[in-house]
Amino acid sequence: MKNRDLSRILDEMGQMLELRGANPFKVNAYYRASRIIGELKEDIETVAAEDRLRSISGIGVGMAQRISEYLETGRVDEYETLKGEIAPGLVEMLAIPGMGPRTVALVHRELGIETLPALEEAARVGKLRTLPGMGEKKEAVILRGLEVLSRREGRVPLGLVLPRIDAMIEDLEGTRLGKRFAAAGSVRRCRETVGDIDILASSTKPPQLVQAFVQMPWVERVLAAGDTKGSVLVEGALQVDLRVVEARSYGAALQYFTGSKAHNIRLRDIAKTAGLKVNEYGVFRGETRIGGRTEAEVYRLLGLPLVPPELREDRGEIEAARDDALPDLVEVGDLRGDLHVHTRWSDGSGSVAEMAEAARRRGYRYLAVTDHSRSLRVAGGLSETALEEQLDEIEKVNGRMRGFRVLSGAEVEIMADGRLDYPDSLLERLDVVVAALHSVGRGRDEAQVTARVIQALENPHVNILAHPTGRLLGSREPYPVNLEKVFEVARDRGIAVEINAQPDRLDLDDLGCRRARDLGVPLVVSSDAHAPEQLGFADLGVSVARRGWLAKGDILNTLTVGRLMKALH
DNA sequence: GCCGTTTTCGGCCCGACTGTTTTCAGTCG
Repeated sequence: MKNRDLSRILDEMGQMLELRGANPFKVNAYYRASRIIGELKEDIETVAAEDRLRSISGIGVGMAQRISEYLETGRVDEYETLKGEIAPGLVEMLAIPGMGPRTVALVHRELGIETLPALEEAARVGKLRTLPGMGEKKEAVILRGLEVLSRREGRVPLGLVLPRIDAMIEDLEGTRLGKRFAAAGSVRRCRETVGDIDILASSTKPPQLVQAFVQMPWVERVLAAGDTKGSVLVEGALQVDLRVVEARSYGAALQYFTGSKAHNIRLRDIAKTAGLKVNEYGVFRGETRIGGRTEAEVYRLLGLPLVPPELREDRGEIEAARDDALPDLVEVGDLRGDLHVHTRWSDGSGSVAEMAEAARRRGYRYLAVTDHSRSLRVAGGLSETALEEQLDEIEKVNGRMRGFRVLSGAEVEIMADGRLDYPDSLLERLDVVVAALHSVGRGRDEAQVTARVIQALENPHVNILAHPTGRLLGSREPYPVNLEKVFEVARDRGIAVEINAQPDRLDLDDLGCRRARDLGVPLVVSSDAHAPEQLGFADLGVSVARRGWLAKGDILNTLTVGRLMKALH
């Protein structure tokens, strides 16, 4: 897949053109094309080979030519030319909060600054303030920006920030200066990682609420504090923005600040065509406000049904909404069980009974206990004998529970040769066999890893493929594996692919879900819980499924246990 | 650079905040 490479090249071209002061709309066309290709479900090479590049909205003559050039020659001439003319340090400077293309061009042109250290030095000795339009404060902003940049860890997994957001909102509610509060932005869209946190509030005293916000004990630094908006950094250099509006604008503001930017641009375009204007204060015809109290009203005035936040990425949801063809997305309450959890038999912290009881409290009707197999020693993998003993315990627990079933299972290692870590004679006694790859040897290429996974899927006892790419957010790239081929085998053999809901996995991801669904692969949402309270991770998995346009019918663990077993076997 | 059942040319989302300003440019989301 060259999608990522191309996406990066076009993004860099956009940045370099921006530094050159190119037409902003042209610059935006590059950013847009970069995003579209980065999110493309298909292999760009396939699309190009079938001469379908131009059918992608946002890819015109120029972009198609550059894409073809890259696929044919491995390089884009214009990109190489730009790189030869623009110092790489200038592109890096664009990432500094407070530094935009104009400022970067200015310091380069007037002072010959081309690197981050040179920029820092010039700011420290007070050289920047000599430039037109710059002063002492701007120097401080840049020094601060440099520091933030060096501290910033990048995007944080959604699952890790959600509890912190809840706590922050609780503190804001405690001030009694606002009525309604909600997280907006990528948090509300449930993106797998978030770069900052947007909180929206309705209030009759906006400036007071902003002041209270920037004085919260968890605020490390105040970036901005106006009448209706405040920006702060909290621990870990995470930025939190608060926007405050009147109650009558709450829906419009929630819509606006939920984004995504690309989705909103499309909406405004529709509004404009209809002779309306949409902003964070409402929907307007001329000067007259015609709505904005609720989000549904905003969409309705544009002739659209309410688009679920998880879909607002300009990935076809606008068209689907227009055609009244939005998917009926799966909901957390649709799950009837969990098919991948661990107990203290391996590396979990709860007993079989404790996990089952926690599952029942969540409203589930079944739970598959899938401890690690013998080879995964670091995780306390079960020997054959231990697994047989566990089967006895599961039977006992089942004997005590009414209206709930504990399914026997195992998360079985896929060995280097593609065989599974237990003999078939043992696997066939289990209700649920989850096949998993935990490490691929150094230097394995895509063909090798793909063959290994497919070999495992050929085993007649496998029901589910766990965390299919092995990626760990922020720490491990996906294995080199051809998902397309894996999906085809899974579909043909009726094997479900897992959406692993561990906050740092979320594997499959949203785009993978959508591709799997298109190909007809059954899916499951699994918490991979290692403790009773971790069953709740499944909520995150449902968010991923929703972002992947999945309906209840696409997810097997929304079925009753009887139907589930039929579907799995 | 992209796009078009009003357009193949002339548009392209829109407002808050800051800093350096005498009315606005740059940045951000």
